[in-house]
Amino acid sequence: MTESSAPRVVFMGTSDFAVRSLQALLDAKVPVIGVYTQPDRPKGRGKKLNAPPVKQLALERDIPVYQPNRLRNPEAVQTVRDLHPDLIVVTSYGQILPQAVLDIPPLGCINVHASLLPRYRGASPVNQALINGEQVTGVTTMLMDAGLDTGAMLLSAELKIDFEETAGQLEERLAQLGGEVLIETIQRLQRGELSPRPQDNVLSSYAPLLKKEDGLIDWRLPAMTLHNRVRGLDPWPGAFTRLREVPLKIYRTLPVTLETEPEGVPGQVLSADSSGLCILCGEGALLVREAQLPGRNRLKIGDFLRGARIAPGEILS
RNA sequence: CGCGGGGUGGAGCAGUCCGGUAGCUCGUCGGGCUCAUAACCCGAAGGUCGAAGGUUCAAAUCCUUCCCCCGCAA
Repeated sequence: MTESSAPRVVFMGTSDFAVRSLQALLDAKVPVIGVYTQPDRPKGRGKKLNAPPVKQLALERDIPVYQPNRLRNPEAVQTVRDLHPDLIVVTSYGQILPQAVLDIPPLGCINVHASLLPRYRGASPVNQALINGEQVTGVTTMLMDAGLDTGAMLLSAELKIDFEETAGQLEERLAQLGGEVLIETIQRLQRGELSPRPQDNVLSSYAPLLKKEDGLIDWRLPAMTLHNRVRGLDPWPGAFTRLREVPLKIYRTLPVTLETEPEGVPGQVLSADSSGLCILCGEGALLVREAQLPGRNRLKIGDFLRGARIAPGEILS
């Protein structure tokens, strides 16, 4: 894109996912005249104030950064207006854009969302798609309206999900794809090639923000369900069970089909060796290949067992 | 000053409260057994116990400071 034809863009985003879209804009030489991101917040172990990833990239590129606590505030809205953007690009920003902001750019506000809309609207589309055992997902760009991820769709692209893929890995791939689709969306929108398609609300679903408790494993569920859950919550918030009264995080599972009906209760350890910790589920068994105790590192199961000494028969809850 | 756990041969851990020979399960190397093996038996190498200072006849262990890792919380 040339300087003269490219729209002046204000970017709004916060997470690592958003960074890839910002990066794509910069790589495509789209003039980004301002970046909005969430305020620095106390994060991590100390109480250290941490800058969002998007802010870090913006600062490197000498792009003005704005971090209003509430974009709804009239003065924050006015600040956006004063930038006179042709287009606003939003992705995982963390704040709802008020109508007053949506109305500012003549070309509208484009959102990059990590799902095939209208499915998985909301905060955790990647995790939820995996938890539900989807085999295909994707990214969608849309023209934003006042609703939550309800705007008319512009472009989308699909991605096949690997059976062992984790949310972290999938999100990384979707972020990359999102950047590409974003650029194509902007280019074709400018040429008038795109006609927004309204979402069919009947087909829509919603992926709410994940909570820590969502990670608790219920061993009475089928192994396949748990496998999808474990990878859908990896790396955050992580799936966990309890071993001898302490939380035990589990990662990297595989569902196992049992030939014979085993004796025991769900959560019982059937076998424990370097190939994995095989746990009886409501249906089938789950082979756990990585585990982590509080205060300890995440370990491959062989290493883990050397210290933890788990024998068949032990019960996880 | 958010709360808490941890750093011990290559890996994962015990030992620390109550100072006194560096331990366990593995891995590695050598040998043995075996048709064979990731199995089994015998043996060996490999450690400034995160760093610095202090207390002590003596410190992995007690005191002080610092560095790094992780769980909770977000």
